[in-house]
Amino acid sequence: MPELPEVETVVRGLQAVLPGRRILEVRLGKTDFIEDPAALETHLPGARIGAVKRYGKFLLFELEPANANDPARELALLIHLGMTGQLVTGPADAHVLPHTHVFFALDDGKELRYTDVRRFGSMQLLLDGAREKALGSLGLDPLEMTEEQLAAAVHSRRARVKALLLDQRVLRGIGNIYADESLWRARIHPTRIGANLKRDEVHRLYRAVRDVLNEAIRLRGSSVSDYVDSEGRRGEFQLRHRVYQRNGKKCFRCGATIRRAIVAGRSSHFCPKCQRAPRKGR
DNA sequence: AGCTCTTCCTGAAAGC
DNA sequence: TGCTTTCAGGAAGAGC
Repeated sequence: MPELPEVETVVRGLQAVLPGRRILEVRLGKTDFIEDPAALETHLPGARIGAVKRYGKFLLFELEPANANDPARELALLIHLGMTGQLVTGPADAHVLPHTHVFFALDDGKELRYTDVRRFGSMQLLLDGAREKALGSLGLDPLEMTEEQLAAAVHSRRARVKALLLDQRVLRGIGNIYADESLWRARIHPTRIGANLKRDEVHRLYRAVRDVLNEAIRLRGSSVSDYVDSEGRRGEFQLRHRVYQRNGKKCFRCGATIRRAIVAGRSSHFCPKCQRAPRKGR
């Protein structure tokens, strides 16, 4: 699943090839994951791609409108890869993968394609004032936040820490894999209440989140199912997972058996010995 | 406020 | 062997 490290890897790959390119043509397959398909066909042909950025798990392409006649001054394309979304560039005559639903023909003869088996992703053209509405509710960037900001966010909430890590309004970019891996590294049980975390636990969590994400970026993300980077290559961080999908196996730290439980509606993997469960009740 | 359940979607894996 | 059921999950919405 594309989370922050996977999206960051895709963004870095696209930054190397997209800025400066002009979109010549847009072809669409299934469009139920696109907010306004007609808007893409209206505004994108002729537009030039500027910066490629990441906001949490979103990719944002800054665009220069095709010409002065386009009433939109500010134009950007916002993409979320959902669970199985892929953005890959390559020759226009390359073999087309099944479930490829968007083709962007570029002015260098190449093509940028969006493939998404489950179509849990989304695509939206942001005109003028729409950016704040689309991105304004996102929380802290885990790689840019300070420890004090994390402490304030966690200590003000009585939700379980796993739910907080997954909540994009608290931290932007973390999903199930990196939530579990971070909590294991910080030795914090997923059902612990945010407000109850001790100062040194927040410190460990801060370090764990950043270390896990940075290491995952270094290994170009986790390819558990469909994830590939912008050149179609799989990542390697799945080889370094310590708890995710390792239930029944031995904890790398203490040897206890990794367990799985549903927390915050998500399967959660943890070491029952390293990550002590909070006492039940009030 | 925060929890659980449901919906979207498809393919892999487990069950029979 | 082959068909059916279950599961995975990011995000949003409903209901409690």
